[in-house]
Amino acid sequence: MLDPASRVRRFNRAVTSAVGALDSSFLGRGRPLGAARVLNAIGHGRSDVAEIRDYLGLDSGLMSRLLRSLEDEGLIETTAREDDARRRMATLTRAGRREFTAYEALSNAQAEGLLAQHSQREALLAAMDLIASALTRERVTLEEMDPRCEQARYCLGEYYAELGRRFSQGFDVSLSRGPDAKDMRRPRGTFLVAMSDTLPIGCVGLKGTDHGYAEIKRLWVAPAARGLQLGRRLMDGAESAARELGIALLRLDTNSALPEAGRLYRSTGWREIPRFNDDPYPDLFFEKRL
Amino acid sequence: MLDPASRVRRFNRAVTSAVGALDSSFLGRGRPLGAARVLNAIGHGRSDVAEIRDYLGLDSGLMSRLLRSLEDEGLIETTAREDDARRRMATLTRAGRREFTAYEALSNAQAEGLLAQHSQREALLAAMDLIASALTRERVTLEEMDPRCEQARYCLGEYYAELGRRFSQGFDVSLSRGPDAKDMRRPRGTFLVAMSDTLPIGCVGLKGTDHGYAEIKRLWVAPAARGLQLGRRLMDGAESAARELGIALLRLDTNSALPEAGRLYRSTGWREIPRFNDDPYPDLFFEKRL
DNA sequence: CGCGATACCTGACTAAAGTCAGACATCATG
DNA sequence: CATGATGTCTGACTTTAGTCAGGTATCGCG
Repeated sequence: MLDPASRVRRFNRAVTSAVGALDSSFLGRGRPLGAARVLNAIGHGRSDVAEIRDYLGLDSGLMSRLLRSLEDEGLIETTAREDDARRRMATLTRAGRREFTAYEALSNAQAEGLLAQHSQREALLAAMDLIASALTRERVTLEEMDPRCEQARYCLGEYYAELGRRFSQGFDVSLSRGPDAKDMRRPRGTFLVAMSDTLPIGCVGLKGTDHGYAEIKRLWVAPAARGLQLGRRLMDGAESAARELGIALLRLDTNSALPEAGRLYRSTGWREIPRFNDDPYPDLFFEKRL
Repeated sequence: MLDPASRVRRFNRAVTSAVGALDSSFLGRGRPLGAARVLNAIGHGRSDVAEIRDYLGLDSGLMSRLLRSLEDEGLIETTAREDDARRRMATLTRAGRREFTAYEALSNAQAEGLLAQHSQREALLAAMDLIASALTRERVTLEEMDPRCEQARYCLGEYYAELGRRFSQGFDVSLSRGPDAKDMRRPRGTFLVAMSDTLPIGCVGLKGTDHGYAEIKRLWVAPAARGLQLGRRLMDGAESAARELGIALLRLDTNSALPEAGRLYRSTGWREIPRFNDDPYPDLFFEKRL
């Protein structure tokens, strides 16, 4: 009654019926699921027809018919793209936006309803994050972003909060050598965010310096995404970027209160070196030649 | 990017495609999904046709046709029930059992494959248990069982393990007043197990005594099922059983290291009383008149 | 400009799932 | 034993999703 496979299968059964309930709530608006999915994809900002078709995995004939039916309902308009008149763009009309909003409300109500049943909301949400990250693992993308953008700032906030919990003396950003945002932008460096669907679940910064090396900073992986080798992927991404930028030597500092980080560095060709800065927080220093 | 509804919806999206993959793996055996689901329901021990129809939510016409197609394939046999010839029973033939086994293998392989991706198996499984319990909350049933049966023993084992973790001095069953199994069977008492799908997720014992009262023993709720008010449901069930058995006074002992239990008792009409036994573990004693 | 490639559309088709009304045998009850 | 209720079956039908083979307009390139 306890073997892992049957636990997974119990989860599958539970979730199948819950997801089925969501689907059928979408049917309540008198439109088949296929059309509703296309409408929602457009509402969520996808406008290129080929992109939607690809995202939803639809045949081009079927896609065309679904677009036609939405058009007949007066919910969308399609126009040829200016730069290539073969391709088409779909946009919501006023009525389409109303309908999309109604679907959003349904979806949110369904989500809230699911949460309302449970008194330990946060535990349930954390479990969902964990599972979503595990299931979408192969669809996690690394994206170069400005270190000041919303997603990057979210990651950094979580990172600092985690250091605060893990360091016995806490963590105060202002005491640490905060890397300047422009040092983590091309061409001096870069900043990578790991995105799972629309949620940032990890980040790493490559910070250019004037000392003949670049530094790896702010490596963070969301608790829900640990165990997926994401730290390794982020480090690989940062190293590739460094090579592209013609950087030959990398350094980083870390703390022995973060043993999993130390293990990662040691197992991927980093070599411990003496202290190379006077930041009060780190007590371990590494270097890697590319 | 962090509001609860969008976290739930991200989970939904992630899980929809994973569940879709399971479904399509079932299509690999050249049979439509509907027929495969019926075959699997029969394989899992459901034989009454009306029960299967109800479980799978099928129309009786459709159900009949699916049974016919499985029969034509030589996978099942249907017979009229002896006690009511209108109702029909379906059983697997030898070929049907082979086919069912193949589906089971597919299902297990799919489950294992999902787990294999993740290095923190136990965390992933715990998250799945939590979600499955939350989603199937309204389908949790309380069942009277023999305290010696497999499900009951599993619950008790988990219960003792938890006490061992929660009590600073640990917990040794042999030092505690182990209630005799026959005191927790009708007509002296009873033993209730909360079942979610096929997994036991909680229990409570009603133990008859010769002192003019009965005792509540072994109240346990699986960690994955906490926050669902299951403790309250179990206690309600035990009290109803006590009333049926003509028991007018209930007592229980507990420990202040289990504060959630104490809160539950106080909020449901239990009154603290002086120590009424010499068990070394409890330090709190309650009574409730029915 | 001509030509193959590309993006989308249309028509014809199929499979699966499901609905509904009525037929038929059996059951419980007065 | 007549009667209405129940469980199953059958035939006729619909909806949805999806496939496939052309058809048409447009694009990039020699």
